[in-house]
Order: sequence, then structure tokens, then C-alpha cells
Amino acid sequence: MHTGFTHAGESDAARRPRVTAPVSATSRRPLRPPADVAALRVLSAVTTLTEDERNLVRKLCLYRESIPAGAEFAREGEAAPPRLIVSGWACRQHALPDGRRQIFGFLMAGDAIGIGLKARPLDEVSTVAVTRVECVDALMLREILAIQDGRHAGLQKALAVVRRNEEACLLDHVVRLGRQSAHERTAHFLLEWRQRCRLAGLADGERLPMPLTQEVLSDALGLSIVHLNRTLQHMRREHLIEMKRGWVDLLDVGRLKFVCDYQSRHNINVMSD
Amino acid sequence: MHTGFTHAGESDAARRPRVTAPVSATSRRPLRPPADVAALRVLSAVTTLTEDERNLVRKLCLYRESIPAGAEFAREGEAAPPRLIVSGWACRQHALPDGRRQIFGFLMAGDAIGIGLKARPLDEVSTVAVTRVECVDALMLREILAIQDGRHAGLQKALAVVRRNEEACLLDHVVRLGRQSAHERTAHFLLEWRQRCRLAGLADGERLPMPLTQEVLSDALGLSIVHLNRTLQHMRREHLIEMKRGWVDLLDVGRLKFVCDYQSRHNINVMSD
DNA sequence: CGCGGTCTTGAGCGCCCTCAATCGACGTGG
DNA sequence: CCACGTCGATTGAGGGCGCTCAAGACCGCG
Repeated sequence: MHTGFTHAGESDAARRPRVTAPVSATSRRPLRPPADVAALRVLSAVTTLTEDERNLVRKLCLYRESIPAGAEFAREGEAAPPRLIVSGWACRQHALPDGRRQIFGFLMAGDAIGIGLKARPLDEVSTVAVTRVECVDALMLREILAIQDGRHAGLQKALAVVRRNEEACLLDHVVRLGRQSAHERTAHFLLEWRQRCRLAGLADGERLPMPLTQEVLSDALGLSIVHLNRTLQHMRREHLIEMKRGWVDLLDVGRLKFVCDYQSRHNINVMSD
Repeated sequence: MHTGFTHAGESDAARRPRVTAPVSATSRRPLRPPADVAALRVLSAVTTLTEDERNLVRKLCLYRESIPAGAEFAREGEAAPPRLIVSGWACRQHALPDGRRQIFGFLMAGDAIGIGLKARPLDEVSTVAVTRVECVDALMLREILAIQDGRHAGLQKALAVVRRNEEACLLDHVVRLGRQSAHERTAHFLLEWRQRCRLAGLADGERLPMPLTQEVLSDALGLSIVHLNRTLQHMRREHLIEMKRGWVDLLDVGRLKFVCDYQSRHNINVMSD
């Protein structure tokens, strides 16, 4: 049913060579960091990391693992092995026996799976790669978090915020599914997507990567694929968005926010420290 | 819009005097425990508690706080003060500016709010008492959890499981809202409700307390109040359920499970030690 | 007895679904 | 180079699930 998302949406970054130019220790972040530190970018956007912590993450990223599109990170019910996503997109989902499925949310560069001492239910649902996903084993990160030494306080906080954000998105998802129309849902989701892409440095202005097929999108938004298609068309005719191969342009963020009453929970998390 | 749920559904237990017959130390639990230990029942159903731990909870329950129906535990965005619910029902919700609201889930005896060192997003949404709620200040519990001494390992685990259950219910909620029909949603919700009521010792066979008005229920299930009403009527005509003042009878649990493909996540949590 | 809150019922309709077919892009093999 | 298969996006037709509006019944309460 949902196999083989080989088409578009692999970020440019994902195809670059491993280690490019080593960033000088205290410099500002480059505007387009190489893939290795895409995850790092997310983590350091959230809180200040020491150079030790940054190097630790960089070191982890040397040992990659590639997961093909459509493959499962972990099956339903099993605790997922700890991983940190470097590039690509995955989703958490649940499949009903009759073929329907519901997607709980998406994972992108910088998101962690199975981190955290006690596994959350979220880490025990089926997690599937939507595109090819580059990730690294995060067992070491997990152990570092377990040891409560102050040296990695920043890293600890960053990963906690990432977890919190995922849960906050889940709450927004509930509101979308329960109380919003197809248009509102779609607009709201795109704005959330925008915020996450910006945080990960994947956005190019208001142009966002959109590796999700309409089938995947409809399974997230609780709509039929046909109706989602018509909803997107309507938004294009309204000059709210524009879609190309693997990309989506948000043409009028203000109006998008207006139609779905979007208010970002993430800012709260990012600001608070 | 949604104020004053004074009508039905207060459990008998909630009206009983504080301390009735002190249960002998090692005896089996009484079938209908007094309200003071309703919370205790939930916690000890999850894992084995030492007598010290049980006494600690009992002691906490001496200093009650009563919250009237309709009152907010904490406003949106603020971290809720730590509390343990002894009796009554509350809900976590989010209100949209145009009056719509979505309920994320319900809290009942044994559920904790704002426990946990780092607050989850769930603890930062608006939490409203659906009936009158008796609860106790759980600041002490929270501090006990912070101190990692082995003496309260059982209590720690019990509260962690309660938290996990709430998150698992949230995931089920997403599936219901996104991919199930009104009938499936309703049946699925009732079965989840049943499971939680049984755990809390509030069920009388297949007769469950149902303090929720149809308005509240519809805001949880993402349905209009009218359609929920008709759905319930249909289930009554099908001899699946029966409803009375503040109670619901599940007449055919097997068929209910069949129509909505119900599989309990809770058993996993309760079993696993 | 009047009143407010809740539940119930009817009528009408629109959002969104299902089924089914077409089109375009792309990769493959002859 | 073209025929072909596959996958995803698109479009049309038709219908049903669930919505809104509105009114009435029921019930506990002051």
C-alpha cells in the first residue's frame, strides 16, 4: 500500500560528502551547514551548547546508517533503538487491520528516536522512513543523558526540548483532527511544517521541502487522498501556496495563519531557558 | 458555553466520610474501597507498593482540596501545580477562539497533574473540572520522585505508568479522531473508559460511571452533539449499551471490541514490571 | 411552578468519502 | 527510440456521514 517513496524530496544536504569544511570553533553558524551538522543545528537552535557538546555530536555523525524509504525503524510495540536523524524524513504511524492508517507525526533532521531512559508510548508505535533516512546510533547520547553530569547539561536540555516539541505537535494534531476543517487542517499543518523546517535550517525563505506524497499527507491529516488533493488545489487557486517537485512555497503566511488560527507552541519552548 | 456540570455523575465514594474502616496491613483490598484510597487503588494496581508507600499516600489524602465543576486547575500555558486526584473527573482541553473546543483526555481518581520534574506539554494545556473534583496537593510526591532513593521505587514506577497511560490514550485518541467513524470512535472510547474505571475500582461489573454530558463527550470525540446523540441511540437500539443517570452499561463488550478493533495498550503497561 | 441545562428529534444540506478513470513523469527493457 | 508498467497527481460522478438550525421533551432545582 504505502511503499517506495523514492521520488523527490531528498534534501540537497543529504547528498553532500561527509565532512566538508570544519567550522572554526567559535564562529557563527554557516547559513547552509553540511548535512553532518544539520541535526546539530536543530539542537543548538534550542539552547546554547558548549564546544565539547558540539564536537560530541559531530563525532557521532561520522558513523552513519542509511535506512531506505518505506523501511521500519521499529515495529509496533517494540521499543525503538536509540537513533538521531541526520537527514531525510520518517513518520510515526499506526495501521488499522483494514488498511487504514493514521500518522501521528513526522521526524526530520535533529529529531531523536528512543532517546530517554523510560520509553514513551510514542517511541513504541511503528516508525517508518518516508524518504531515505540517514541516521546515527544514539546509544551513546542516551547514556550521556543517563549520567547526570553537568558537562552535558546543554545537550540534555536540547534533547528534552526536542521531545517536548514532538508532544506539543501531537496535541496540535489532536485539535486539527478533532475540530478543524480540511482547509484549516492543511494550513495549520503546513505552518507547523514550516516552523520545524526553519528550525532545522531546511527552509529557503518560504520555500520548504515537501517530500511527503499526498497519500502520506492525507493519512496524517485524516482526510481522503482525493479530498486532500482538492484542498491543496483550492489553496493554490487562492494563491496561498504553490507546489513543485518536492517543494512547497507558502505565498501568504499571514493569511495562512489567519484561516486556521495558528499559534506556535514551539516559540515558547525555544525561548524558555 | 461549557460551564456548570453540576448534574450527575459524582461517584458515591466521593460523598463518603473521610476515613472509614482502616484496612488491616496485609489484607486483600476491599471491593469498594473508601474514597481516600481510590487513588491508592489505581497506583497499587499498577505495581506493588510497600506499606510505607501506601501509608504515605493515605497521609497525603487527609488534606483535601475541592474544586467545583467547571473550574480550571490551571490556565493554558501555565504549568499546573502538582495534584493527585482523589475523586471526580476532569478534562484536558484546548479552546479555539470561535468557541469550538477539543478535549485531549480525561482525568479520574489516581491520575496526577503536574507531577514529573520537567512538565510535559500535556501539563500545560487548560485542565478543567468536569464534576466536582477532590484532590490533594502532590508537591510532596513530586519531591519524593525527584529524590532517587530506593525506598519509594514502587511509587515512582506507579506514577510513571500513570503518565505513560495518559500518553498512550492520547495516541489512541489520535487514531479515533483521524481514522474512525462516529460509531467506532464512540465504542472505542467507551472501552477505554471501561478499562480506566476498572483500574480505579469505579466499575460495577460492566456498569461504569459516566459523568460526562453529551456535550463534553462530543468535544472529546470530535463530533457534533447532535450526531453523538444519534450514535448513542443507535448503540442502544443495537443492545450494545444502556444509559442511565450518570451511568452507562456495556451490554456486549465483545461486540463493542469487534466493531472498533479495540486492543488495550494498558495491559502492556500494567503487566510489565 | 418557572427556569436552565440536558437530551431528543426533524429537516435540510454540505463536507468529505468512495469508486473509477485519466494524465503525466519516470524508469525499464526490447 | 519507443512501448510499457508503475506511481503519484488529478478529475468527475454520486452518495452518505455528519453538520447546522431549530424546536420540543425531560428533569432537577430554587
